[in-house]
Amino acid sequence: MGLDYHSLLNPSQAAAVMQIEGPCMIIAGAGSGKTRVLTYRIANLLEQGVNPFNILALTFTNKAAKEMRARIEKVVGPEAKNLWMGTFHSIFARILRSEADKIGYPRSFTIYDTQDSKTLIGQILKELEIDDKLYKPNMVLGRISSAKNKLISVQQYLNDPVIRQDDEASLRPKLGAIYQQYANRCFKAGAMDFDDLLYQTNVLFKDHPDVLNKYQNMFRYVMVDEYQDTNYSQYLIARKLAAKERNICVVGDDAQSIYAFRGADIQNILNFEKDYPELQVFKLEQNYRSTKNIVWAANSVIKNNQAQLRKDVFSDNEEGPLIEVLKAASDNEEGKLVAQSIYEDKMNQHLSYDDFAILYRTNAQSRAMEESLRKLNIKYKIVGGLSFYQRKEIKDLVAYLRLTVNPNDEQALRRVINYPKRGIGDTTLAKLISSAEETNHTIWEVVSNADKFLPTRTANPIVDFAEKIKAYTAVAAKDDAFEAAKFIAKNSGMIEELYADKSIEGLSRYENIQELLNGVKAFVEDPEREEKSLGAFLQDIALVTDADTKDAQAEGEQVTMMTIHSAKGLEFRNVYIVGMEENLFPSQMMITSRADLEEERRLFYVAITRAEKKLTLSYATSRYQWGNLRSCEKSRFLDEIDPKFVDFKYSAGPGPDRAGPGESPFGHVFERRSNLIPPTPRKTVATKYVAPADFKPSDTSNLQTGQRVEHPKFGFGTVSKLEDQAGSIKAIIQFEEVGEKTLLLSFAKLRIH
DNA sequence: GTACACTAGCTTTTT
DNA sequence: GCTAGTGTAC
Repeated sequence: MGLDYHSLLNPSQAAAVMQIEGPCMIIAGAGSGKTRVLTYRIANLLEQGVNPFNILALTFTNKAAKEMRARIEKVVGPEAKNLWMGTFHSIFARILRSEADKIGYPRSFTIYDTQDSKTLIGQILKELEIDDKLYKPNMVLGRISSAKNKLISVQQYLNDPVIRQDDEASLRPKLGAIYQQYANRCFKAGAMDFDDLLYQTNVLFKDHPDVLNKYQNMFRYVMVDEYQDTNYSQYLIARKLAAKERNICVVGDDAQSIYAFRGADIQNILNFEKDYPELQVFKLEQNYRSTKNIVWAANSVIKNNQAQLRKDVFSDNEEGPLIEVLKAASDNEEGKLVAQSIYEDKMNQHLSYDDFAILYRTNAQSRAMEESLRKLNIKYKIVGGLSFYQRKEIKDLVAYLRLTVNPNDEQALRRVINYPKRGIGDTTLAKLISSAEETNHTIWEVVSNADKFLPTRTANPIVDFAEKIKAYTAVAAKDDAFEAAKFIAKNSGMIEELYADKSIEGLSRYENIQELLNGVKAFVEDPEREEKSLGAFLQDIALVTDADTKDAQAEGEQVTMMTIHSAKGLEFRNVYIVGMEENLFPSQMMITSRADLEEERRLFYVAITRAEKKLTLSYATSRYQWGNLRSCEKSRFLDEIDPKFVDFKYSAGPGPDRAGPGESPFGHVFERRSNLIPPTPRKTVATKYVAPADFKPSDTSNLQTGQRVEHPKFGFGTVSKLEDQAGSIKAIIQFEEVGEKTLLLSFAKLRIH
């Protein structure tokens, strides 16, 4: 009972779906039904009798993979579960896990997140006594990352005269040495960073042709989504896997390439034809998503870029309303205008909050929006941003789990060796590390044999700690991830420690731990998981951002907020792009070169084309940045949209808005309509209390609750509670200026009034 | 060794 | 306005 693709798809879509054998490139404009084509193409493969195990589909986000699998399942049924579908990182992490020993890694290797990598670089800089002002960890990691993405090994890096000149010219000749040390330390710790997952896959395929051969036979059909965002490392993996059967199909849109900062090379899509001369190309140019006005506006913007493939995206939808531009006096007012607009549109047009999305360039912009939405009681969810897994307490427990699975994991060890406190301080840790260096052991080897390296008194707590971890490893070996995690959370003392903290934050930390354990439980109970070990769980969460997890528990209708980068591939009825200001969007770090500016413009193009019916852009003429009020100019991108498609809301007012030369940006802000609130001043910290010169602490041994006291730093306050804790008395005092503080009476200098 | 207060630097964007 | 990292007091 085959599907009639010609009735489901337009001619070019159908042609792409019917083409199965040989290389194929689909250039898919925004909103042109790309996912639809991919879905049906896979359905068609299955229908033609291809085994789902032989199909590999690579995406960029977990979300995209999940969504596509769900859509395929709707068409072909449960067979879809057997497809190899996922992000580059997750698919090859999985493969590396089963082949790790061939390249010298343990199967239980750890995946370092960006924070782990940065911390490690910081440590290396310290050890090598390198100035971290000149060698900023961020910058160093960026350099290492881009080397790996170009498959430049440590040896090649050190030997390449061009790289050397480059680094010397930038006065950073030690980058090669740092790269070497970094790679070394990761390897010793049995850890791979994000880039390693791709880099080491390449190493594996290069050094072990038999392994490559195995996967070439397995993945007879390879598909890559968002091909414009692949870097060299990813490109080579795809090319190698497809080398035998040459059944490779890539889908992309050069106009939506927004990950050059991560090494994505737009040339991969532009040069695809050179690798596969017999290539068939399909162009999808009809946009089904957006109104004419939105598509025209987007086209008028992207026209300003030089490096583009020719493509004419058009829409047969209604013309729709013009693109609205809102101007606000401050970031707070911008939030207010957007929130009001959302509220009005929802009411007037009977929409759901799910129909709305607010997009911004940087995560930091979400705060002002959040405040305004809350004031109008509009429910919202934030995608991305501070992930659940980045919270301290979660990282702590995860560090225990990581250490259990891979005791060599240096970053995890450092994190919990003294948490909860067990008397292993910095000096002891430093000794452990230097012993490990000198004797060429891993830190774990030194830790688990601490009595051989350190005097008994300092060694004791370390030996105890090592015993604990060994016990955890034993539990994890025989139980599933949930049982193991539960045991570890309890036995490590973390649960107890967090439970004891009765403050609001303490409570939420405790709940977060419960939440993580629930997550482990769900993982273990998921019938589709073959492997339920702790190691499998850790691998899973290392690559899952909360963009995917949060989504599942969406309660009721809510406005979605996220960065433009995370919005790629999504669509919403009404979209707000906020912060349309110079130095913010385009970002000031991006306006130095033409190529960078073009990437920002593509980003703007992506943002515009998320909207189906209505698009609103907004900017503020002043904005808080790092706690200071800064004045802002409107973005050049606003002027790049053909004015035919734009309704500049504010220009209906008392006159054109353009600030004349020399005119203060505040000049017209305050002459604006009086019902608009000028920038609300941030709460300033109460005038600083200064202790009188004659301050003499009183004897506090008989202090009572309710008494009024004075503290040399915090000023005046009232004792609200006294707690006896192991002989020392804690006083909880409500200070008038700084709020509640908990002080130890034996230390606090207090004057009773 | 620990607890706390102070400061410097920071913000692109994500797997 | 935040936070991670450093300095200081006990």
